[in-house]
Amino acid sequence: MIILSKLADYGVIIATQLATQPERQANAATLAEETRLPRTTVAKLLKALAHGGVVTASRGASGGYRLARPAEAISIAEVVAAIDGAIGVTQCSIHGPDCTRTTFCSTKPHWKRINDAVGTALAAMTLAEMTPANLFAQWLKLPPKPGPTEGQGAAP
Amino acid sequence: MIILSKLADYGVIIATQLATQPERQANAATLAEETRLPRTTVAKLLKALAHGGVVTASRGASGGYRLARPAEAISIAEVVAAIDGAIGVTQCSIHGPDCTRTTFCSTKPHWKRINDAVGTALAAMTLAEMTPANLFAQWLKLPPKPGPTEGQGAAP
DNA sequence: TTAATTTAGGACTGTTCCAGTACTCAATAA
DNA sequence: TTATTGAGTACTGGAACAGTCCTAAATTAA
Repeated sequence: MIILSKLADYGVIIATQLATQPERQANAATLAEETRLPRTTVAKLLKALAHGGVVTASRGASGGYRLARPAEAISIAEVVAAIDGAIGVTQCSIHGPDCTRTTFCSTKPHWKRINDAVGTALAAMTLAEMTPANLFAQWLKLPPKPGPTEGQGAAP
Repeated sequence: MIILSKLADYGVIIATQLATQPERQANAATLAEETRLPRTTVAKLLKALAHGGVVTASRGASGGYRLARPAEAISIAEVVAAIDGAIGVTQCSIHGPDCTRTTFCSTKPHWKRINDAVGTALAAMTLAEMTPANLFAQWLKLPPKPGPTEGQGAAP
């Protein structure tokens, strides 16, 4: 089983790409090239990320996107939620009262614990930790380092 | 976003149902009735659970299924894995080398941490803890209790 | 003022995957 | 031998997902 959708995965890659050069304003086409992802898809995802408050957009010529906050202050959970919606383990974790079997289903109350664990795991990692600049630091188990580095990106 | 597929959710419900009366041998039709799930689907799931070593089957007249091990020794992760396959956060968590962008994708190495956290969360909860008998205990934050109780089951 | 650039916000489409069903074969008990 | 029940496989309808396209709005530059 795969937890994240392709698009959510892409979303993290795009956001990470933005995190490598936080000052820069990049447009959809540029980000698509850098991440080797389809242009139209990248454009679509950036809209979703903007909607979710992960990035800010400026329109018009020489417009583009940049992170809405410092990379250290943006969690993977936020990025994923902006694209795939709120995280829930089961159907009833999300639309709880809709489940007609609520009264005699014994498993429901227990999912919350698992739900929280997954949410915590995604919330614990920030975009800053995802950047290549922190790859080596990660290896050494050093604390994450904010600074920007040169370009990178992309996945399956 | 929803993490577990409907079928995996159902699988947990069925396994939990079996856990309420570990000694009993129940067939697919009976379990379907008790859980209010479609017969054919329950039959399909039980096959998958048997394949995954969660339940044991005996064929023939008066055959049926029962848990392969005590409910306290079966984790939710096992049940889910039997139905949805191994847990992975992204595509590359599962078929790693297939990803053509491996060489320049900076996010890949980081998914493992999240992956492990999710796996741990699912592995930490056992079937025994899912049974209605432990609902009240859970409420009181008591340690899980093994014993069987009367029938229950089902969900969305 | 006009033209070019870029995001916003839809609608649309093709494909894939998922849930559910049906059918045949093998094993067991009476 | 026969009825019952699981094993295994193949099939189908529908929903969700990934990806595309088009038009409108905002901004900049000429």
